[in-house]
Amino acid sequence: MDKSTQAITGTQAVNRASALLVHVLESERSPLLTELALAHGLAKSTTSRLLGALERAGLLQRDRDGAFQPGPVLTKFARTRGGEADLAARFHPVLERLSQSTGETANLAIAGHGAVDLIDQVDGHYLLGAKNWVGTNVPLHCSALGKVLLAFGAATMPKGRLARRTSATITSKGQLEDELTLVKNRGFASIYDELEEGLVAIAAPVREIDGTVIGAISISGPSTRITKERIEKFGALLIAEINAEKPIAKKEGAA
Amino acid sequence: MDKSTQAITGTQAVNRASALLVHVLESERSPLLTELALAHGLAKSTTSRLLGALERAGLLQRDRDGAFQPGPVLTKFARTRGGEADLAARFHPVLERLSQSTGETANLAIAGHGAVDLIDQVDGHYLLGAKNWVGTNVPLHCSALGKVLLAFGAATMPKGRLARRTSATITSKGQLEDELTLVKNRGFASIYDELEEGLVAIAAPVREIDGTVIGAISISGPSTRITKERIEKFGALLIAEINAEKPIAKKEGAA
DNA sequence: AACACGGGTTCCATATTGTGGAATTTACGC
DNA sequence: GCGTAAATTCCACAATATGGAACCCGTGTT
Repeated sequence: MDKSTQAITGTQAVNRASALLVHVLESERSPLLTELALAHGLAKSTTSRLLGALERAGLLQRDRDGAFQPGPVLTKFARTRGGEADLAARFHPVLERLSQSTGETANLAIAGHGAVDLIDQVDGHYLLGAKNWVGTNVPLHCSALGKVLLAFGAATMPKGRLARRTSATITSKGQLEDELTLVKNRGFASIYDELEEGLVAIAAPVREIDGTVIGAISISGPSTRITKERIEKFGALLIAEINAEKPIAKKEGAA
Repeated sequence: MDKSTQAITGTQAVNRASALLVHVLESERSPLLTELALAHGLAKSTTSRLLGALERAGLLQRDRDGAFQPGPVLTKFARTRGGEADLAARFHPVLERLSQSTGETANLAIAGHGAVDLIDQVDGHYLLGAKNWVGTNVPLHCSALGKVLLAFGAATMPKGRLARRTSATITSKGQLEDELTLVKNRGFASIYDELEEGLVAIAAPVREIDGTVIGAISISGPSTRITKERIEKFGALLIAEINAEKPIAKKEGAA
């Protein structure tokens, strides 16, 4: 068909198959074969063969009506490697490095139901500050992790009132909005006394390669060690360390 | 290479690419290109091209060392379609049909942390019995759903003592093991007064196409309506209805 | 029943497309 | 600097994917 469209490549059988697979993965409704053939400008015969191959590989499967869904390999992948476990595995080294270089406690979190879900932690070498938060739910509005998740759209603004935890807690939605804008600009968030007296935390986003924020990593400790001046520094450190883990960026993706 | 091995097919470019993709998805450690080439008996050049195509499609990505990981399309898929939401969507129609034909309440559940996580429910048309359990955590050992999850390896035997809920509750691990064997043989589980006086429930497994049990569906109601004699019938009905939703089975998969 | 229809698969001759060896580049380690 | 190992690019060859037509099957229509 078009040879100008694809331009760069020399592989096209796989391109087409991949496009079909992606199509299925990204559409809500399970598409029929004809639908796919039409959408991609392919002959029904070709489409049938390609989809057949994907199906044999376990990447696709058909429901009763012959419509295509993600296959067992992918659903299994989603079940096992999808959630927290894999994220934790991937970023544990980052937590290690952070706690090593700062001596403070490092945490990894994702957005939970109207709260922050702590899913991994590496304690620093100080005695003070080493409480295990994993499993705990921390509020969104008065934790550094929560602010990051809110600011970058990984969590949605809580509905009710913002609970006051200390005198420094931000309890007005307007003020919180302002704070979030600030966070977005700086690229990291911090709390100072807002969750608990004397507790300081700095957090930065963990991004998918396409930019989507899927979690956050924080460093936290007592205000006696983490002074206001060091916050900027820790923010930069967080961003750098998280970045060091990110996969290589690609220049071009298909539609 | 071998033409006898693949035999059945006429597509082979996509087969190879798919095999590579599956390999990456199923291995813990991110494999290098050379590794993959070797493992699949392909020339490095070919492997490079194939992987390149998959990468362009967003199905794979490379980490710092050039090792291959699941790409953004797949991680996004895992995050969004991985968990409960998708399962619930897929099996909601089954719950509808069950509650329609029996008049009783139907539930969908998955294994949670040492308990049963209820994730969807459709109420029957009776007034008695319609309590919304979604969000609730039900114990593994004295619910029909829990027994199914335990019997088919979707949940692991609870560690502590088995809490007594009624005089009928199974509280000995040995007895529970026996019950689970029975469940495995019958293909469904039931409780009669074991969770609450007068409450009867029957549950059957929801399987992935490869046979893995990923959840369970139950029907429950008062013992005044669901008599002991009807339990068998309901078990069969459950299995049939769940099966009706399952994707078409395939005869052959590749290594 | 017979029939038309939409969706899917199989067949087959054609040449486009993928293939693997060798050459080339890039990245490390010493 | 050179040596090694991993990955990419090149290229001539033919094996492999391609799409039109024919065929199949389940459904709804008269």
